[in-house]
Amino acid sequence: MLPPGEPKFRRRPADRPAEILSAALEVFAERGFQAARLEEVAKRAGVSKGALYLYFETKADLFRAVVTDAVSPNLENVKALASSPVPFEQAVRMGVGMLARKVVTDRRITGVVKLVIAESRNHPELATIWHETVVEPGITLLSGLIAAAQARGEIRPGDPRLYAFGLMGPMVLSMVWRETFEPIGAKPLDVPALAEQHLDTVLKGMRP
Amino acid sequence: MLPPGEPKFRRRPADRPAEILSAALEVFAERGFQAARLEEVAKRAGVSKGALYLYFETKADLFRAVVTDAVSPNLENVKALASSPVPFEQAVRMGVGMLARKVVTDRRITGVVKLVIAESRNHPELATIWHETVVEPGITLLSGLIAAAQARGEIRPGDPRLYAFGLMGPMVLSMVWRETFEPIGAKPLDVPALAEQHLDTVLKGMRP
DNA sequence: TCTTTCTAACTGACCAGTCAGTTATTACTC
DNA sequence: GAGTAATAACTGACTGGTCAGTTAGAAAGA
Repeated sequence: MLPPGEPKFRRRPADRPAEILSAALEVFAERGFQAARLEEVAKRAGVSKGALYLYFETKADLFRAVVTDAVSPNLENVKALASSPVPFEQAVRMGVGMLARKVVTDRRITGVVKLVIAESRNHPELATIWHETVVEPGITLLSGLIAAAQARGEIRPGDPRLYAFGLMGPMVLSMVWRETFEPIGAKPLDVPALAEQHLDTVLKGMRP
Repeated sequence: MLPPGEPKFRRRPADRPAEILSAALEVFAERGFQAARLEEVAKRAGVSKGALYLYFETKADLFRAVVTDAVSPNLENVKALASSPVPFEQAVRMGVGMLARKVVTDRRITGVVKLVIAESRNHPELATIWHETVVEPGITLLSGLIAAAQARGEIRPGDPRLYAFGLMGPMVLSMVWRETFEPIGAKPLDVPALAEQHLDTVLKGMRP
């Protein structure tokens, strides 16, 4: 009955949490928190449902781990950008360009962002984590750069924070587009091209 | 036991569907489709759970009705804008301004938009409806105006569709901000101010 | 051997959907 | 216009399926 060459299951406690998190991210991103089935997560991770409970206490606990785990790479990006001493326009182009090429096109990230939006009422602590670690530092960094450039006379007057929202908006729209409308057959969106054209337009519009 | 002055229930079949849809919109927007409880919808609509089934066949049917019902006012806005023969810049300012003042600040609409994003995998037909009736017509209208203005030499070369995304992006970001981050105590966003500054910047940047 | 990791069958709470019975409203009668 | 039958609107207790979380014991390793 059982092919004896293939072990019925492998014991790899060191790899399990990451494998489970990866499978859980897929299922949560596809279904949302409530509709996601732990049996499905276990299947994709190659374990039984019971094994999940060796590593995570509850479904909500696993969900929190998935979302908080996905914060860190973005946090790295913000930090890296903050510590690179380049002129204003170059820094903004680097930041938005990175968003377009690395973040918006990465389903694992857009999926989590969608989850944070969708479940912000049921799991506000996750929205708080993303806000405090990624969103607010990112906006603060960007609007700081803008304010400094304004002080040097390189940019027109105007609320730096609103300028930051104006720059980032189309990247958020791109995430929504890829998650919501491309799967149902909408015209695909060329995100790097959008980023480039938008940067050209807005940076020109921001000049005195 | 029962205060005889207050009738145990009122019969108002004509008003019921609208009352149920209104209550359902609230609950679905707060909890999402799966986590929403029909008992809670019934309670807020002032009826029993059984009464819901006199007007809607299933929970999914009620959900579809909520989301499709919320399309129509937006559809009206797009149509009204399409048929007003005003010059390019004025039309764009009217459109984005209307979004900022009427759409982004209306919880009933931002709530439904959030639902469409969140449930697009489980209920793709709703994403399709919104895409076909509101999103694609809106983008087509806007990029058509831009292309015409380019033909008259009023606007620099560039993909009109990407210009449209660049204009609308911050309004989508605003919806996300209000739905996701303001409830957890993030700095409130002055959406009309954002719309105005962004329009000033982008329209300036789009000029030849 | 004993411990750790894992499975598979199980349990119990929850909730969408049902339905037998109740109440309000309308229609009809005298 | 008072009484009464017929109908439409509504209630709330109930049911059956689903699924998060549990557990007894098997498999792997030391």
